[in-house]
Amino acid sequence: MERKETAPKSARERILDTAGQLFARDGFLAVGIDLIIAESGVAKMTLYRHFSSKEELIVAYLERANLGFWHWMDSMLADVAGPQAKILAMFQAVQKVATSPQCLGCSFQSAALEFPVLDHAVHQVAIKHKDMVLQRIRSLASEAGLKEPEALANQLLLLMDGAWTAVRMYGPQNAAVDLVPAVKILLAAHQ
Amino acid sequence: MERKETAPKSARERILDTAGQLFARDGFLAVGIDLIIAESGVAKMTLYRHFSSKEELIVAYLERANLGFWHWMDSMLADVAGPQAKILAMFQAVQKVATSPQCLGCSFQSAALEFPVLDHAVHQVAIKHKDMVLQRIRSLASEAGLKEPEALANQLLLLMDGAWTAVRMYGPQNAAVDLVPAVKILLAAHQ
Amino acid sequence: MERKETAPKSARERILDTAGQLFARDGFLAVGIDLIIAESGVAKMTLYRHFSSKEELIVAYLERANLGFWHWMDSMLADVAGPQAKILAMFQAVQKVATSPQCLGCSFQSAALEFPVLDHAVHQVAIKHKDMVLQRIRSLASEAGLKEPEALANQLLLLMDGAWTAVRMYGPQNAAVDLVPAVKILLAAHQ
Amino acid sequence: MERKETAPKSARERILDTAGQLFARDGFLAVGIDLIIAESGVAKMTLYRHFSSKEELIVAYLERANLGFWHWMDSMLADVAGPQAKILAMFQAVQKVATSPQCLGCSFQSAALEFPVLDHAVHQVAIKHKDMVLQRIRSLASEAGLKEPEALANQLLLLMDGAWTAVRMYGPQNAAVDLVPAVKILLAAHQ
DNA sequence: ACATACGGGACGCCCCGTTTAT
DNA sequence: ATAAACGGGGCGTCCCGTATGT
Repeated sequence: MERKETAPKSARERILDTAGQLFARDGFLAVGIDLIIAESGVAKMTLYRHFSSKEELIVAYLERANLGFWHWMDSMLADVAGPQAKILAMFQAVQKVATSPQCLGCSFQSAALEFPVLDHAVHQVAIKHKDMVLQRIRSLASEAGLKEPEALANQLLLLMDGAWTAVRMYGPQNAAVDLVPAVKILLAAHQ
Repeated sequence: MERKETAPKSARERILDTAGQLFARDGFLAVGIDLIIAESGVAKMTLYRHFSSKEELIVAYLERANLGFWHWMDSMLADVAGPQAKILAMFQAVQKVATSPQCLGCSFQSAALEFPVLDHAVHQVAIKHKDMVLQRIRSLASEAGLKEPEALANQLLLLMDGAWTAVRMYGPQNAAVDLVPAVKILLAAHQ
Repeated sequence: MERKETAPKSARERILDTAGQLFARDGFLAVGIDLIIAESGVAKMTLYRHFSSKEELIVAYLERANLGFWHWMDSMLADVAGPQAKILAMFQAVQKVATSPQCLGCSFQSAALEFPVLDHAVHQVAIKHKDMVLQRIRSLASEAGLKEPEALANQLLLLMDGAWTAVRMYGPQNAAVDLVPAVKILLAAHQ
Repeated sequence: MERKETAPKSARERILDTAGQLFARDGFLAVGIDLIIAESGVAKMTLYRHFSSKEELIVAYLERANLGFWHWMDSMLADVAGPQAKILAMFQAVQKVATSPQCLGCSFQSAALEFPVLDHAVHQVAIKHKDMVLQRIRSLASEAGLKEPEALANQLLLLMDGAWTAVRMYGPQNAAVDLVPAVKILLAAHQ
């Protein structure tokens, strides 16, 4: 290969990376365009050529984060056999992350909280992500022949979002340490 | 007495009321001092004589909200006999609120999310509240002789915060409709 | 008098003073709002509360400059007897200023040049000023019983604006050193 | 030859033509590089290969304009016999242009006004032009044996620049309509 | 207690002149 | 020659906390 080894990321990528880290750490409203520009070493015009507004940047970040989430989750479930085991693996992965020091919670939760109007573009992306999670759990529950798959999925979603909230509230030592047992209990109850 | 009969609330109360509604609806960062004073019909100087900064106002609001929460919760549990029934009643109350149209979620969650630094004064008030909730559930679980009361309390807290998140994410029609059954399952499993 | 001796100028005055100096020295387009507020030690909001836009600030400056011009000119002509002598005194004053080191030319010329569209608000203020000058000369010429007062006024205006241009082009050593003799010749020719 | 018949101008020429029109109409600061390349249909790189900066482009434009001025002026004076008649013809030409609808004033005046620092490269080109005009009038005045040729030349320059200013200030209907009579008077007075 | 102003600073969006990659 | 990138700056808005006036 004759490519440069530093593999210089595109400006768009650099902006999304930087903005993503800042958004995840400090929140969407608390992070200003100027900080993103300064941290990503990019010109203002460059940012605004790629994203016509801050809102659009947030949406782009969330959509990339959604892809990243599913890429990660799919990799977690790839070697797991059986739908019920997949559900369990899903929450084992969540618990592990939610109790690790680098986790900053769920950006989609933050997005929905900071942009509370339901039909706001940012809020809608957050809802879309949560809908996908819910749908995924529901599908697995159905596939596994569990009783009341919809209610079960709802309950598991409550647990997952509770875990994400706990991370943000307490840091790595939080109530999510007891997430997986709760999932097992609910799964057992819906056999 | 020469006081007006309408018992005009003190300026401090009016500020807290107005700020509270705005904070709960739009978030802490999104609501500015100017809006608060405009809505509460109070002079800026008055606000700053009662609260030396916006941060302090937020803390005061949260502490009042915490008192309100426990007042409400205690009234919900007052006529309930037995610790396990109290836990159930607690979550029945939460589910009812979390699926009602006027609910805007949990201000302590919002506070922790918008002020993510753990030792920030605002964040600490949020933690204090959640600690009280957790402690309360734990006490009731112990009192009821349930197994692993700490883990159970953690799991129930996840469910509760998941419910508050769901409100903010979806509005009144959210996954919290299936909250109480999950609580019952977890309670049964910890008998 | 018990007033403070520093007689603190109002923010509006300070802005106009600073902006005026900068505009006169560097031009209207070359001077930015940020420089004006930095130099005048004023908050941006203060500036925008007094002047709703840069354009309006320029207009305000020009209108104040017009008043200043006439205040100065009237003081120059106050003790001069007779209309023709007044014309002469007018140009003597102009020549003196136009060959002095502190003169920066005519702001109305600059305004018309930098805002060339005739019906632009800024351009109109410039025209208004020049019309007043022309009218003044014309009136004096008529009063003095000079022949073809309109043509004479036009010619004298050409000389005056030529002098202002010369200042900006060459600095204090410029063709305006020979302004007054030309005026005398034209006056003589219109006897 | 397979060249297009329209004799396509070189890129450099096209840039200078376009930039010149825009500069003359809107001013040097108000016209941006982007507009120039858009209007001239040239790539940015091309412009910057021919002119290493906007300033250099302005200088090049002014120098070409100076050549154009003298080409035009020489053609106006070619068939005129005698130095004094040449002076008169010069101002007849100026008056005619200055009262015609397509005239936009004097670019050298604009240059000196928008770049007021005397030793700025752009300002210096403007001064050079005006010096040439002054020198030319002075030579003709000397040649014609007129008295005080330097003072006369200064006075005529004031008139000429007053005329250019009047164009920009008022459009085609301006005080320059009475330019030539003033010149005649001054010439007569210096016999 | 109200109303208004103020200094300071951040922010969003945009444009400019210039350079680098392709 | 196309296109993107870059630092720097501009304008107009908003916000926070303070200081007046009165």
